[in-house]
Amino acid sequence: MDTIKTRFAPSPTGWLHVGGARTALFNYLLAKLTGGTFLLRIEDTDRARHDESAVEKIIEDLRWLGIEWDEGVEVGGDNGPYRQSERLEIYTEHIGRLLDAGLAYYAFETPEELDAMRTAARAEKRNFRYPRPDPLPTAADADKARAEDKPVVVRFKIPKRDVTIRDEVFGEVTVAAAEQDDFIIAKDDGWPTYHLANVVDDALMGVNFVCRGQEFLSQTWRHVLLREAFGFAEPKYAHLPLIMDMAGRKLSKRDGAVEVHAFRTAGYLPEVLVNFIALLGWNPGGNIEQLTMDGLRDMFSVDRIGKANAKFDREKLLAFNTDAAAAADENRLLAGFRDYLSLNETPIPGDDDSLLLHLLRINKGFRTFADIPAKCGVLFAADDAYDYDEKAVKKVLAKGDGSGYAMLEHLKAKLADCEWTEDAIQALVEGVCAEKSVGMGKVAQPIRVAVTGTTVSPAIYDTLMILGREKTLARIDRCLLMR
RNA sequence: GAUCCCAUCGUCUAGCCUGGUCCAGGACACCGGGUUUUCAUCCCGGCAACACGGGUUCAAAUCCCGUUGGGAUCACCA
Repeated sequence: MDTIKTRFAPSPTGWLHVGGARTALFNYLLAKLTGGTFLLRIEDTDRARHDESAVEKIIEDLRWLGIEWDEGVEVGGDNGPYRQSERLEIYTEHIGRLLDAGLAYYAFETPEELDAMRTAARAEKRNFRYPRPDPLPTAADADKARAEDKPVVVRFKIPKRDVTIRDEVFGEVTVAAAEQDDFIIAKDDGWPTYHLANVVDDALMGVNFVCRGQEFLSQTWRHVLLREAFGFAEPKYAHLPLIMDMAGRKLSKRDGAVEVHAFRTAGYLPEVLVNFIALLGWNPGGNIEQLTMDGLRDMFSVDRIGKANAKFDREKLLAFNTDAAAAADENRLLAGFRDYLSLNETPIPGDDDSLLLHLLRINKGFRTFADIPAKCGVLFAADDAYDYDEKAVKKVLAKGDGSGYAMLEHLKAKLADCEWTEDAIQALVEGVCAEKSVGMGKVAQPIRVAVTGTTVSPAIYDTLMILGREKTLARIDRCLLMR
């Protein structure tokens, strides 16, 4: 076949959803597989739900993920405009063509009337199918209806025959003629419905491979029929199994972040998210799991897309991120960390690369970037602005006869005239261990609790080095005063 | 409700098309143990699945039928 041209055609309603991200990714991969073209089109024909800022958000998210399009919004191309809101004349012309050819007709029911018809059908245990009037309303009827302030829509006149879709993933799927009805292609406000706009644009833009969520599979017959009516060539279809939450329900916001942007804000690496969503419904076979975008471009293939719905396992995503962060080089991590800090309010100064690099090094083993401020943020707070965790104080300092406090006093004196280098502090701490014949925990923990208020922080030498002598001593004093 | 789709460890899945190499492999999670000054990391070990019922066959996770379960669609939303 010709080179593949795919598209991602989101409706701008908010940040990019992980499901949408996967659709975009697969389309991108499909195109790249054969040196084809990947196109980005915005489907904003619904003025009511339109959210202008969402276009920016989706673009930002796609770019963050590293999914670049060759044609479409912002990058341009020969088949624009790439926003459906700017293509009204094209749709109007196409709808007119069907009307003229007797392949579509006007209808005047109000939504309430349609609702009533559906309810009635249901009451009679009948499936509702829009009853095609005979004779069909004419243009004059439409004018009259408009004059009477009645809604005017255009419905497609289906040919009433079975439609078989050849899907690259699901195989042949047939929709019987009896299951179809004359669906709306132009709304009362003159704008086309999704089905019409989508089919017209795909054809005009040369899209020859349609890859999208499975929820569209049972509606694809409309597209097939529409294309036929216009004389457009059929594209290949590949429908993707759905992404569900851990309970097997449709992935929704209530069980956590579902937006790409939320994962970005939470401190995940984009290549990890890409790797993870690629594995939702697809896999390279064998035991390979960790894949870069380049690896995906090499290994992706339609025939390895599965049919069963996938569940979005956040735990596994976290594990992926942990592994990737451990394997990534420092520059990559630095860029990611800076991005994370720019999106979040933390006490960590985001403009000092050497500090950031240092934090990255001493926090090796972190799971997401969010772990770093969680563990080190307190080191950048004011000396009197952090809280002491009651349990930590009790366990490490106050327990028994207060030996923790005694240790702290002892350490404070030594720290006061210790040379402030990692080696010196280490020697000091180890010296105290030997002197008192106790383990590291007995020495390091009292300091940690004193200077951070918690039992958790980077290695004690690293912690004290970041703090510096002055702040360390000030914090120990504050802690001692609270005894 | 109607129509269509799907079905391997708790989860993502490999294997299924081209039956035997699978008393089903990997990863995450979980459990146990170890390393580590704390947390995280890391290391070792373990638990755990072919939805059910019928066929076909010398042989079925793999092929066929049915049942059950889950999902999607039936909008002037996309």
